[in-house]
Amino acid sequence: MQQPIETKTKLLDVAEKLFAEKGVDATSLRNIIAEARVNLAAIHYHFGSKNALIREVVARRVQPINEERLRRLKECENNNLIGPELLEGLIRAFLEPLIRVKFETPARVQYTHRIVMQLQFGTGQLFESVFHLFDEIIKRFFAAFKKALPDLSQSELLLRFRFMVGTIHMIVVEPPIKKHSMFSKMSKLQPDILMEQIVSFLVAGFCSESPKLQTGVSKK
Amino acid sequence: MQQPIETKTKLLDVAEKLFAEKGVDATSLRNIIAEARVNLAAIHYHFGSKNALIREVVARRVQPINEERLRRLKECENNNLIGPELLEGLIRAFLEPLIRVKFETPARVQYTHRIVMQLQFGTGQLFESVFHLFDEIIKRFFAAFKKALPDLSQSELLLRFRFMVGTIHMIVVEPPIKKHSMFSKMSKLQPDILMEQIVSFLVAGFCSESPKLQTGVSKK
DNA sequence: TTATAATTCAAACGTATGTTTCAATCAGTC
DNA sequence: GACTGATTGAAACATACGTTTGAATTATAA
Repeated sequence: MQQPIETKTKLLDVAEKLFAEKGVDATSLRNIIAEARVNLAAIHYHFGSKNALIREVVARRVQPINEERLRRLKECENNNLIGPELLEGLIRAFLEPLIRVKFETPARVQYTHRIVMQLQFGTGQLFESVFHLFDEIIKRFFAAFKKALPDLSQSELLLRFRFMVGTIHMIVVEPPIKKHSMFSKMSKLQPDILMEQIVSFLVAGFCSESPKLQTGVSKK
Repeated sequence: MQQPIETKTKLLDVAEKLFAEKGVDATSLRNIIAEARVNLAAIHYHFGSKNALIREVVARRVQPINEERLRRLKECENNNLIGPELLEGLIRAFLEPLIRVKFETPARVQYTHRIVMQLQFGTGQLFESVFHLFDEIIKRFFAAFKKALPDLSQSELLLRFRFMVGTIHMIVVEPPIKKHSMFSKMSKLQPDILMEQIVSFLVAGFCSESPKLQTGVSKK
């Protein structure tokens, strides 16, 4: 009757939505199969376990974005930019694939990002099995940032790179509190405007003078 | 034998630790009472429910920090600073109470922050009951930032304020992945060095020129 | 010491969870 | 049309959960 693929896709779609809305832990397999209108055993047949389902839900969205990021990174490197222009290019290469997908399919990206955040700040167990999806991206981009900002120490750059990731989190994930003005929806903003705002903020931050007391990691 | 307070405090301490390490949802009341070496009913006797316990765990840590923030904010306002100096003062008033506590009692702050993040990115249900802890702080600081940066539009400032919050998340919460260099422990850094790095990054970001295509929210 | 309240205890409540089982049904091939 | 493997179905598995109960124990004070 239904194609076999439909069940699997339907499960991924519904799981993605419920994981994000109710929380990964708070979403039971029975919640998922009820909304997907399939049998309970289908989950274990197609994925093997709840954890495997979580992994597939995330990987399905993250991989295409990261492929695009790598493509854009190589584009940057081929253009032989230097200094601030390279920096801005790198930031755009890292951000735009994400932002673009966010505005094409707002729910999906937000869902995935929210799930990743849950894993990151939750158990740490499951997160490790998802983290490898970002492994190469982080390494490659960090190396590129190093070339763009050769005067920053390793630890300084590490810190600022991390600041960037934190900033991105706040854009992609819609807040659960609607009332508060501070948490008004990002999706109301036009993507290009939002993009320019972030880039402006981050470029300035990355280029800011490093404070007097250098060194970074010293003291042991 | 034991003072009655000890049980309640012990429960808060253990719950705080386990919620952060294993995740709020993944931590059962039986996990808590086992490590706290008290009876299962003690939780409902002292707190009423698991959700009430979660709320008290968070409130215990957040309230003192926010009181200190407000104190520092008033100090700023009394000094009649303007422009960039006011901005930097505000950022410090917002950050330093948190950073200081983090380095005095690293585990505690990280735990709490991690729990808040779980609530924020999880259900959204529980988060609402915890969010009011930050309500006044956000309102007051946002108004102050507005005075420091009068040329920014409301939506621009909102965005940058949010960027700041995202940046802070990345400092306070230790990552679950130890291996990766990018996620090396923040606590290895001296607090004052870390503080200067953040301030430098954020001041520059806040002061960055606003991109060409102004307006912010338009298009409907 | 005795009355009173606060606290702890062991046990059970009902419900929900992820997973497994195995028969029933489907699709495609000879 | 019958055989084969892939998929679905209904039911049960064992376990864990948050919560409640009521008796036992402790502390407080008259």
